[in-house]
Amino acid sequence: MTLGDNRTRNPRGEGERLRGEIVQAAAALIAEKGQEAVSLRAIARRVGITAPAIYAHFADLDQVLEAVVDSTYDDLAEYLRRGARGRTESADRLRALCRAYVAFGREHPQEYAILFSRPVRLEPAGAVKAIDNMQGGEAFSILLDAVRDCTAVGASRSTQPIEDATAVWVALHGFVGLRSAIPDFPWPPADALLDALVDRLALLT
Amino acid sequence: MTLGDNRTRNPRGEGERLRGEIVQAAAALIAEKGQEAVSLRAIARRVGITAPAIYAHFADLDQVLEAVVDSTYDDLAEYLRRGARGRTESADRLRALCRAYVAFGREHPQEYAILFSRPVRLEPAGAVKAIDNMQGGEAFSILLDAVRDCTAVGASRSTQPIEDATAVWVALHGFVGLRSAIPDFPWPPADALLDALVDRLALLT
DNA sequence: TGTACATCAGTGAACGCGCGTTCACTGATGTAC
DNA sequence: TGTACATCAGTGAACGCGCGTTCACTGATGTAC
Repeated sequence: MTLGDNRTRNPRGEGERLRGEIVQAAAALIAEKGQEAVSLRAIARRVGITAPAIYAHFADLDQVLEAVVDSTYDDLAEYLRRGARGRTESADRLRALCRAYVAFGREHPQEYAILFSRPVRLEPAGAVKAIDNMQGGEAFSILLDAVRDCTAVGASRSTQPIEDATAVWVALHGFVGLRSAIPDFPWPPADALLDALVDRLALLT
Repeated sequence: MTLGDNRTRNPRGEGERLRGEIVQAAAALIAEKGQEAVSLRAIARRVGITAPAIYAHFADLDQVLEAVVDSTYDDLAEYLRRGARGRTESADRLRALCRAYVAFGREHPQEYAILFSRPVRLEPAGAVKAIDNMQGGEAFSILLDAVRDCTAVGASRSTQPIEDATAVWVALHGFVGLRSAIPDFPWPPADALLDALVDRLALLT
């Protein structure tokens, strides 16, 4: 294994560092070449280790992807926070959050896609979770709080913030997904469409 | 090749029949096991032929998937037509179409997913197409006509039917996608959410 | 009416590839005595 | 203070697998003479 080999073996007790490098490498592969390009061997090549070394940190490829998803949800939440920073007026803040959400999807289409493209479970089976325990719960909570603020100051007529925040999320997700899946569609101007979605679904006044 | 072998070789001049069988087999694999399960060899096994025989009809796997997508869009359009059949009142008809769209997505999650999960083109490059020439253009047109009908009879306040039909489509797509991607989410009742999306985005009165 | 032949609808063997996973191992480094 | 040893952080070879793709081929059948 001499592949440019900038890497030096981690000192004792710090083997955990490799875990982070593996997740980063997987995320970078997804961003650059899409989910199909990710394999244990491809990750190992990128990190500068051999494939079996990954087993010390993850049981299989799927667990690596799970970690990438967690990290990407964190990135998304941070993106939303930055997008709304400095916005004090409630409706303005909500719109800024939505623009940030869509911007994240456009700027990181492959990372965004992996958040929602894990294998479809055909058996529902799993119990419904509380929002806070969910992957993506933080991002959704940011959106929900913004909708609640709008109702509190009378900027929204919403009487069911959770339902309406969900409606907004659904629309944002659809916007991001359709836009990158069908770029050939004669899309109306993005800002106008986005404003219509948010204003109407969050019942802004 | 003796795999139960119900198949008999097509008579001369009818080799084209195999084309249809290949597309059907690929669609069935997607429906049952998801997109990852599709390969030229898997398709061939299912049809009861050998893999190289596929090359007489398709240049590669991607062209087979393209044909599956076309066929699935046709199914979706048919689903919409059936869902709206007999609905004469405009708003009622639009809502029925939207319910049918969502039902298609729920009942055929893997087929629905493949419509929009083709590799993300990183270079936009392609020219924007007219709606009628697009994949999925028929399904979208059905939706658009229903929105137009609503405005014509005063059931909608929309002044921009294309933009508003697009907004509805975006929301429906997001609904289908998120629901199957995150079944654990504490979803509000599906009907109420769907009605809110349609009524608000299509500006129904 | 009979037969040679071209064509059609595939077959079957073979290739090289990247993959996940196993296994025995190595060599540096901290620690107990 | 020196040294044996355990542990840690990986390596490297090997396996079997399914895949896409190529190539020469086969055998039934319609057609020209």
